[in-house]
Amino acid sequence: MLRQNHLLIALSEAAKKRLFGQIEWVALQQGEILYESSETMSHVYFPVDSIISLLHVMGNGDSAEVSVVGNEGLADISLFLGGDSTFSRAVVQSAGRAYRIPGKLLQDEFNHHSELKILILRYIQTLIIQMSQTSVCNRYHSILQQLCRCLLLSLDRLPGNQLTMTQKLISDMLGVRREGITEAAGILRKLGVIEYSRGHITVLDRHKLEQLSCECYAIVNQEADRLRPR
Amino acid sequence: MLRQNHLLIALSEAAKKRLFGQIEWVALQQGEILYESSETMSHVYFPVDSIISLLHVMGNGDSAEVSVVGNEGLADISLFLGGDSTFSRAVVQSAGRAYRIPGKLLQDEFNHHSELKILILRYIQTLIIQMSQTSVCNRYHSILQQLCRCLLLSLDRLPGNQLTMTQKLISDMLGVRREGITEAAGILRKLGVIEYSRGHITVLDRHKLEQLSCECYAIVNQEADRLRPR
DNA sequence: AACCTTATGTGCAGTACCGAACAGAGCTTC
DNA sequence: GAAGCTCTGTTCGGTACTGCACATAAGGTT
Repeated sequence: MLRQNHLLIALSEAAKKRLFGQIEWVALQQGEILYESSETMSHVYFPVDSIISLLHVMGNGDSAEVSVVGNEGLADISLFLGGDSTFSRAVVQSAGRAYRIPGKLLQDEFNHHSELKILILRYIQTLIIQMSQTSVCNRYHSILQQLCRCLLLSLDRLPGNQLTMTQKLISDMLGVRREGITEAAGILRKLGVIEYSRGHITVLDRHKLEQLSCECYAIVNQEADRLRPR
Repeated sequence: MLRQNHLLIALSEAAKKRLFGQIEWVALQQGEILYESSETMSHVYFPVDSIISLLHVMGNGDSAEVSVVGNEGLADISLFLGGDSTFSRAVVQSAGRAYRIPGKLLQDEFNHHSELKILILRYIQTLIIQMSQTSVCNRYHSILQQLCRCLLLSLDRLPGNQLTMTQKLISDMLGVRREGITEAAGILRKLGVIEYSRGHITVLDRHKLEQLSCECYAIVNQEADRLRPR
């Protein structure tokens, strides 16, 4: 299979044997909420060609994305940290397929086999880096820059140059007004960087998108590369 | 000893024996940089009555605090995640004492004894929650609200009602202009909530400070309580 | 076709922040 | 007690957002 989940692929044959008996291959619908915050999770998802967005939601419903999970990772790491519940909301940002494994099984594997433990701890490190970079990005960068970052992050996790996301969805992730996204997207369209209509975005000029993005995209990417399982 | 580091205190006698041979008791000066980002760390710090601030610094020097470490935690967790280097800058926000243990020793303990592992994983969970809450707070809340949150977080980690921090320092942590802090602090002074002069802040009305703060303070606190070692 | 729903575009007043420049005030040093 | 530094206070113009209101457009439904 051409595209796979990086974490699962990195496992030894022995570990795969222990886990793959109970693995499921599931389809995720866009907008589907996998976990709500403060929920206990029964399963862990390993995206293959889907994207899961971790949103931190506040009391009044305002939200912001703290990190993105694609085929380089899993949702949700809190299973391994002992808190017994998630903190963010995990929502399917882009429809696609994922593997699903019972949480209990993975927990046992994590606790008794250092192989999975090492993989997951490194992945937690990349998530933390992503979260802290996002936090600073929130503070300092314009909506246009953040939109570019967001599009690039999604693009990297999908085949092709097509994205399926409405401006409203993006605005929830970036924690800004929908109109702000309309304006920024309009600029990108005028520049010939993207084309879009009613929830379908086509990236025409990836290079220019990278130039217009803030440094945050490159940094997160570079760190993810450094920590990627080999 | 009345005030201690919560993580160290929670260890069993056996674990303490293994670690305490190489433990050091050090004084931390305000402003001291314990780790720069991308550095390998040789020691881990367990604050007792000091506060360590983890700053994410960008290319141009702009920075923002991603989390605070007091006597409930340690700096820096990246030692346990396998990335071999820190990502944020750890700077002493409030002078005081801390225990210091060689990184290698703690790594071994973490890998071979589930007791420390469980403690630290839970602590990582609280840090992640703090980071993601801070991220959303950056996006949505006013400087005044954030200032209140910041003062409360520091207050909780120190004895007494005195803080030693200049407006410039606070502005670096919140990622805003120094003048913005001057204005917000002026409002708090007018309201009789705090008194201050040249880097010395006295909190007069803690209750009102909590009311003026955003929800983020309470949420982070409540989650930290839930995950605190028992 | 007519209708409904959802997605996108536009305009406008209001606000919270920023950058820069500068003034005063309190410790420190000699 | 003068000079120098650091910390704090104030002002001003500019900007990037916000909230609200509403127009237009592009599917989907009957």
